[in-house]
Amino acid sequence: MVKTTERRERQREALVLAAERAIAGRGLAGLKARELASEVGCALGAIYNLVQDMDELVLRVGSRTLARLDAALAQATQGRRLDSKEEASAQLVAVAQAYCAFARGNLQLWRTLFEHRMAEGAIVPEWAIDEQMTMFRYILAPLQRLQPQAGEADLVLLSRTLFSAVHGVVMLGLEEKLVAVPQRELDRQVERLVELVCVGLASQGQGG
Amino acid sequence: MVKTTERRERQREALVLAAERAIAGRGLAGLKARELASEVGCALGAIYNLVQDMDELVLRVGSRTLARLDAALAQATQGRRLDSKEEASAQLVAVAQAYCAFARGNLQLWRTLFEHRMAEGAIVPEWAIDEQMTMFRYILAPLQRLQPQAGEADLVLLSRTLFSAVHGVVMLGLEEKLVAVPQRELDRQVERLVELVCVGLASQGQGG
DNA sequence: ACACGAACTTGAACGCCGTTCAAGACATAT
DNA sequence: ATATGTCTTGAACGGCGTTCAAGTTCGTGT
Repeated sequence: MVKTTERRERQREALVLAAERAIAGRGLAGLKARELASEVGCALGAIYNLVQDMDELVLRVGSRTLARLDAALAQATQGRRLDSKEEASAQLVAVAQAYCAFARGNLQLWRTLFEHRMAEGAIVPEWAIDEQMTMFRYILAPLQRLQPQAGEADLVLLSRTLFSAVHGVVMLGLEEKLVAVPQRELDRQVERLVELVCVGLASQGQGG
Repeated sequence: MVKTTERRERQREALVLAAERAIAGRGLAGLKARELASEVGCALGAIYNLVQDMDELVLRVGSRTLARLDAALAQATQGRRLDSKEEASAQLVAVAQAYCAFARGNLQLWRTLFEHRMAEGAIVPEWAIDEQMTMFRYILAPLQRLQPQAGEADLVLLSRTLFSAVHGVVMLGLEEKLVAVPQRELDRQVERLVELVCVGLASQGQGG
């Protein structure tokens, strides 16, 4: 029956949305199979007709989160020029602050991207890994403008380093374990870090 | 009976060591109350005479990890001078690489420091928060040498930023989710980040 | 219209988890 | 020896993700 797969598709969608709501509201630990089942209106066991296990469900939610993050970073770079090194620096700052804003506005979903670990022995599917790589894209172009003489491999490595550095500042800054860092302060930390690196690149690029 | 508290103390110590072994071997998720009980040689319920709950146990393990990390960072700075800005930069690089090496050599225990979240509603005890702050100590002095004109508050913020940035690079670099980054490469990433920031600080400090 | 077999759905049951607590074991004082 | 309070124990509890035998539904051949 052709209707079956159709309905399944719709149910799967509903399941992912319910999971997203659950995670956004109460964190990854607040995701419960029984609760999802009752919310979607299917039996507990029926979940396993829609996804293989909870890991896949979390990965699907993560995929949606990454798509929205991608859109947010795209918007932060939209309409910008890279005619000068100043503009390239400014764009890197803008991307970093967009990342920071996204993390703050989607705290639990964003955290889940990094908190989640597959069950023992399970391996992360390739499409999920590919999606993660997308994030480096937005800083590669400005970096290339800042370091035109650098090789591609070097730039890829540098973009990864810069992303990770900003990520670290945002991650520890949004940890409520340590007393919450005010929004302005975190924004300024991120801005300062990126600008220091840009200045460093410029200075190194000129001087050696 | 005076022997009781003594024996309890020894059992508690054994419990923490067993927990440390379990985490180091199979990660935070590999920590099981029943396994600990049999390993320490006490009843399952007896664990809750020694610690309030698993959270406290994880915090105690974390305390030990932080102490060893502290020692590692202390050794990285031991005998170093801060007579010049070059030496200050070099010390920051040394501390960052020591952090990197520690994380690599104590992967699961180090991860646990940041992965662990208290049970819903529970609050992190103050002593655990204080211990976390210790890590900033080792970068404050060199930073002060690099930015002698900066205020104390600014330096504290900057040290936090730099620590977080290095932490981010190490954390994502050691994530086996993405294909493992070779040791040399990660070391060079960390070194480059810290040097870029140092150069940036010097350049900003001179130029504005 | 009816029966048959395959495909799908269901929720009780499984194994595992951290945590609790009534009941038993033990030490000390009388 | 008995009574009293203290400490220890592991079966039991509630909750988790996951499974699967049993029940239901549905397209199809006659």
